[in-house]
Amino acid sequence: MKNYLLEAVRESLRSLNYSAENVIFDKPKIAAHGDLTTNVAMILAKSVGKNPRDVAQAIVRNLKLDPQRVTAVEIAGPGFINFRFASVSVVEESKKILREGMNFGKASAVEKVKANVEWVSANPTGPLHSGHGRQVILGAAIANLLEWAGYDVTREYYFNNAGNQMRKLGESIYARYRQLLGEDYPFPEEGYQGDYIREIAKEIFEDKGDSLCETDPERNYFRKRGEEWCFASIRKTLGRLGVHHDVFYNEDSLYTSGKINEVIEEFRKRNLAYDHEGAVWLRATALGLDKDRVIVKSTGEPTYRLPDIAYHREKFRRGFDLVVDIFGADHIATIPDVLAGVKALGFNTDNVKVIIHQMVSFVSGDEVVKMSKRNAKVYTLDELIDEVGSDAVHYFFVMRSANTHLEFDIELAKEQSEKNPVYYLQYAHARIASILRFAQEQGINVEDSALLLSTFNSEIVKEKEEVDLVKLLLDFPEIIQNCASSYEPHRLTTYLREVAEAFHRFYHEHRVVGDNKNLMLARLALCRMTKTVIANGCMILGVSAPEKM
RNA sequence: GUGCCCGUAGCUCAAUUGGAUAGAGCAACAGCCUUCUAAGCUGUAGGUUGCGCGUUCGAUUCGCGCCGGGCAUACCA
Repeated sequence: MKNYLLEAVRESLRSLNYSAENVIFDKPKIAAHGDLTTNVAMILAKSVGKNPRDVAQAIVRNLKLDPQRVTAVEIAGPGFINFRFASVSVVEESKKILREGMNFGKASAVEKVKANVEWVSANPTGPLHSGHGRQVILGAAIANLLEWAGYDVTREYYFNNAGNQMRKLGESIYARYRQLLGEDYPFPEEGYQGDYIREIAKEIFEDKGDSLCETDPERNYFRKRGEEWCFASIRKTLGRLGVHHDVFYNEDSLYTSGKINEVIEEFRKRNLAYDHEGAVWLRATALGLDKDRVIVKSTGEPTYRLPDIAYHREKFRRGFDLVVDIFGADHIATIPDVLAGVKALGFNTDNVKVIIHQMVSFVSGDEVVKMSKRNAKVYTLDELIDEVGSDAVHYFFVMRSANTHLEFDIELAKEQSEKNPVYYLQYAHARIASILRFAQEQGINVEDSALLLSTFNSEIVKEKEEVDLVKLLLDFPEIIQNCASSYEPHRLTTYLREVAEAFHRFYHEHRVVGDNKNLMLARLALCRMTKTVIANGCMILGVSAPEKM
């Protein structure tokens, strides 16, 4: 419908010798303003030298529209041109939802753009904590959205199992191990405080007894066991949330393959790296940043910047056209250096999209849930899932814009009642399933969508609640596109809420299963279409769409 | 100090990427179950969009300056 209007308006503009480039249609906020609106007249007014309403007049006069499809064209306000659609043609269009089913909303990209989405990327030094949840969920939703929008998506997890953090992990476990043997062994400063360290130590003790007290000065074994334990924990948690990655990219491979040294040499060649006080520095000031940065410490170990730059360069070399990084706001400092570095190596960083999400705070009703890193009692993501369930975790973490601080109300998420927004959506789906079951019991075949399609008479669908619902359902593909291009999955939750609302209203006003067979079949078709949209949307968000509640 | 994010109804947040009369949920108040799921529906009330300039036909949205909150400013990641 939009394309139809776009062509018609462009045709009109061309006949007037106006530029036909900037024609954009929006859905008016207010229903009284019609189904679609365009502001071309106001955009053109200045260059044409006429007032916007006159321009609009001219455009409308030259419009050739099929009155079977568009029932009204009005000029309103400062110069908007509003269009109203014939409900029959809208309903007719909605048949594609039945035809496409679980693919409705998916873009049919001819040539797929290769995208890499990297997220979570927590090093294996402990279980995921509840604050990680936002990134876990957000990244998964964005990856799904991009896929639906037609990208060929690789989901990636980048990790480092060497270096400072892992050394601390090994030392921490070792200390707990010695303590387990009854010794008064000092716990390292800045060590990992969590109870899981004791657990790992205990497992090691059970396997190896006290044999490792003196034989492992580097704590290599402890580190390795710690890594295995933590990774198993992380992957298990991700699995519980239905989140999966295609590639686990080990930073270590950048060293063994010589990529790290390659990058340093590249920088040196371009006079972007120099030695100073035993360290290697990146001449970031030459790249427009405020200060130079150490990339290799005087100890010989690189700082995170160097491998990050090498890693991002590899992403481009691996052929990704779009590189999406998802970071928490606390890691924001890494970004400018890395981007500048990659750019200096000759890659187009316009194709890197960095999503930064703000921090999460947890409340339980009125009570603030404290989560200090010093404190041994971190609130793990697993505990959060135990408490509120996977669906609520998904929905709550994704329902707010990433760049606003998120308040997660555990009590609300846990509540099995109408207060909880997850249920509102799921309830609509379950309710539809129930209606379809009921119809099936009455001997109507609701499973066969081809049959439903053939018996669907779009002229029967006239009620306001029906037509409103159908119009909303037809927005779904565009919503997906918008959410994907803005990397904002929270807009999908807003939309799905509206769909659920429109359905509940329809349900309340109109009986589906009844004596009028044609009407019933049409309404059953509406139910199926609504169910499809909600299910597809939930799939993207990682929320289940239950048949029963 | 500097950089990034935020400030919208009592609370938590939206707002179609600059559009027309700023919307939802929760909380409050008043209604609706003999019928396919009341985890639902309908209505009422609630606002100087932190403050002030500016940009233009038009600003919650863009720019500048204040005020307030968060994060970051490492030879940690």
